[in-house]
Amino acid sequence: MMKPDVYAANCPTRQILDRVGDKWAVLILLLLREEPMRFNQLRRTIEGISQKMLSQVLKSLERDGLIKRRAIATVPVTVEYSITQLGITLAAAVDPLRDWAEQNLKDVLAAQRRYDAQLKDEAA
Amino acid sequence: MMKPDVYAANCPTRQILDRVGDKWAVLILLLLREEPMRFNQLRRTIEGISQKMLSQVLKSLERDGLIKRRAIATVPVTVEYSITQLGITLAAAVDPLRDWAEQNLKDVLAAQRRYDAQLKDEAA
DNA sequence: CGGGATCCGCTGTGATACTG
DNA sequence: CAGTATCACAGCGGATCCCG
Repeated sequence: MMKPDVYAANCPTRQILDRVGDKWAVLILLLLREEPMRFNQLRRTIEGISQKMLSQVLKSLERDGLIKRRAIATVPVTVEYSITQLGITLAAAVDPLRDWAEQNLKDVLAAQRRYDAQLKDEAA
Repeated sequence: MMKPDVYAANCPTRQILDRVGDKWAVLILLLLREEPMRFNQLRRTIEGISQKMLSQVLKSLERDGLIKRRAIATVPVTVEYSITQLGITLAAAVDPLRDWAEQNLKDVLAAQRRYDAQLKDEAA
């Protein structure tokens, strides 16, 4: 039932969690699941990401086989990023988390307020 | 079907993803789902975490209402951490991700090797 | 035992400028 | 358009010491 290796240092889960934890990676994955997109298109859609980060994250997602890069020889060059089959399955595994977030954020925020109020009381 | 706010800067999902992405948070959550634990017990089990980080993560997990801290007035003091109901549901949402990791890590690693080999070829 | 406080190095990240 | 290169900086996280 339990999976002990989760608590070791180099378990698969840890590596994937790092990926998912990446501030932008999942965002991009979910975007590309909807439709393929070009570099600046992603940049404009995501809003807040620097072009350095975008380029970096795209590269690492491609390296992991989660997205695919296709350069089209137009002038100027066009590059289209799309999700892979592997990426689609990962995105699917992320969905429960997204649903959880939407359903429970309110409770989390409430807990935070309670905790902070508690601290202020003790300080006084 | 699609949930557009996921791509905005301050969506719930982003906040939860940050939590899940935390290197230690999920690990601790999964541990405490198995059984309540004390501070140094966690420290020894996780191996690699500094006491500063552990204390910090525990505090933020408690603040989010995901775990619960109970101090027992023995000498010396005993403190027991346990998961909350909310924490249990989050852990459940993480399970698909853990399963995905175990099933697909091999593919990811293979993709990385292919990508790296490709780069080396182009360099030559 | 269960932490808090401090110092400090490293790297992740952003801004800017440049290129094919 | 789709990036790369360089620099400069903040903050994360580790190590250490200390306390109730």
